[in-house]
Amino acid sequence: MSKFWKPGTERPRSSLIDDEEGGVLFVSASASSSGFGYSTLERQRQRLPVFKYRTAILYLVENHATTIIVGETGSGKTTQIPQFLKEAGWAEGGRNIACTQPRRLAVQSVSARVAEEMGVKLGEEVGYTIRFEDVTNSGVTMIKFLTDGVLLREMMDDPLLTKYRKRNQGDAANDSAPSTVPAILSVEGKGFTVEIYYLEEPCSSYLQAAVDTVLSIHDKEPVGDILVFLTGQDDIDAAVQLINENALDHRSHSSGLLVLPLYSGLSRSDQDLIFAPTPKGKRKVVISTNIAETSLTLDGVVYVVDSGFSKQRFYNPITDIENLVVAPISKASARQRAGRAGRVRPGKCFRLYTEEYFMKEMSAEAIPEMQRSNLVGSVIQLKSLGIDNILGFDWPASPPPESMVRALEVLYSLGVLDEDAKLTSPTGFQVAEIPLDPMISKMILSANTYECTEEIITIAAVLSMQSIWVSARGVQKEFDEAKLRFAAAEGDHVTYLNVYKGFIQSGKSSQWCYKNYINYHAMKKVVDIREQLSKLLKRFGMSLKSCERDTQKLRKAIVAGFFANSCHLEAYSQNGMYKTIRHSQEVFIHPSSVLFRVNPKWVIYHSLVSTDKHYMRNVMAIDPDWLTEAAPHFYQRKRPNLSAPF
DNA sequence: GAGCACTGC
Repeated sequence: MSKFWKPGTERPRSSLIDDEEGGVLFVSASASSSGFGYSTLERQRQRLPVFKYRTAILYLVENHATTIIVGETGSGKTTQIPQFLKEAGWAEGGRNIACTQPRRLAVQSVSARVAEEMGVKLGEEVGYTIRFEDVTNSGVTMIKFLTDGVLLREMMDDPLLTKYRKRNQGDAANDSAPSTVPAILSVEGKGFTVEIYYLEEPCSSYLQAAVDTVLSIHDKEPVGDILVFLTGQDDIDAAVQLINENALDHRSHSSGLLVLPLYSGLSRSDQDLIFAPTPKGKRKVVISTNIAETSLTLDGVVYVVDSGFSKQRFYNPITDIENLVVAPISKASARQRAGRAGRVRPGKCFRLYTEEYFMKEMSAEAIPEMQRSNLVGSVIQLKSLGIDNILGFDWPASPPPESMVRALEVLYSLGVLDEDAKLTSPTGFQVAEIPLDPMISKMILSANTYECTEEIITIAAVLSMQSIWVSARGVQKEFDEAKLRFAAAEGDHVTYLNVYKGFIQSGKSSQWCYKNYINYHAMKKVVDIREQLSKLLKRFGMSLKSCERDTQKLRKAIVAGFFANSCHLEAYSQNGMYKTIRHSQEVFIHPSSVLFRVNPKWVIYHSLVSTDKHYMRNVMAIDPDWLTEAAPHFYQRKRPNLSAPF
């Protein structure tokens, strides 16, 4: 007796999303469906504009606000919103609109430049704030905002906002919130209904359940593509294989299914298979991470299979380590996933968990990103806005105090804040102006002293990228060999320089990238970011200088930013175990690093990722003397015996 | 011997 529901036969109970959501399934799924741009992938593939967010903002402007601050996800949109509002005639007449990124929005203010452009005084009270608590899942918040008048009202009744509204009571327009679903919804049209199916009882393996479900849908349901949400690459590849094998076992399935994996690590051409029209007589099955939850839209999906899990990042401020763990998704996410089935016609969503679980145990929303991430970037933003009392600050979603303390410590040790926790000049102010991780920014500024800015901005650009390599499963050997052509004894950072040089020498050739297992699109972006960083440095009055072959100079500059991430190889370690200097955490060099199995005695890393072990990513060999040279305050205090023999 | 997903200038 199967544990799983049988589509069309014994569905335990079904409910419509409509019932839960008060009428509309969803309108806008992702931050990128803002009406101003497209998600990176969709922009390149489909070139389809979306007009959703824009309408919503206009609605607010026309009906409520005196001053609006819109949290946005990208600089493109951030600059386009004021522009479009200006065109619509709303920038004048006592209405101020400013746009900023969500993290900056957290401080209820805007950057000086934006403020100046929009005529908003920093620190001025505002009428309304449209905010997204979670950058990564901003789609979740936007659904509320766009689709549901009730939730919109709730948002406006938020005490934080009410406070500001009271101050603006003189304005006639903003008194009452709309009592019906705003008209913008009819402009957008609505999604189709999606029937929800649950398991009768919990399953022991969601992977197996997903496979069974897909086969069962294929057996019993009418045409329409299937989208399956799993957690990561391993599970996805396994599921693809299992479904193909099972389909072979059953003659009836053998010709009908086209099973495709989808995750960000796939090469562009593999990802593009997803968008090719389904061949006649075939049913497409896409097994995906939550990249398909908000970032990518697949037309033709009628059935969604939701495992109820995703990989999520959690930051532990005590150990300063980010963990990547498989965790249950929120109800909001579950609805978002289900909504993927109702884009072209009414669809069905099969949830691989019980209804009771959904109702009673699933949390309504994901934990706001602000509460589970490293706050270094946000804190420096606050500081640069002149907000000094970080701990007493009225955050939209209060982060753990430990995170704030940790962030202050890091900034202090970087020399960005002084003993009174004020921005230092010029370093602090300059770091605040570079829109990268403060450690990278500090590294860039130090490169001026070490005369290697040419090289460092290349490294900074590559480090801000996910990865410049293409995923090469199945051709591992070739991939490793290709990588060896660039590998530098100093480590990953210098290796990136070699890749960049090769790319430039090839005339930025995509063919060259393909041959060397390098992500062409990532490299194009590196060139782009690099260009912008060089402009920024010029504004600081720094000229680009190259250290030529003297890698010691640039390694010292890197250490000036990343000295806090230093590790020492355990003396008798057989398996390449390192310990961090700060917390004696056991860490290992990530297998993707060129220093994997090389294991130099002393290294610094760019970031830690924790799955089954703590892995250092982007690793560079150092001389420990550089640590004391770069940060005597930091190392003398923490480790007085650093000069002991290593 | 391993990689959830976004973004900024």
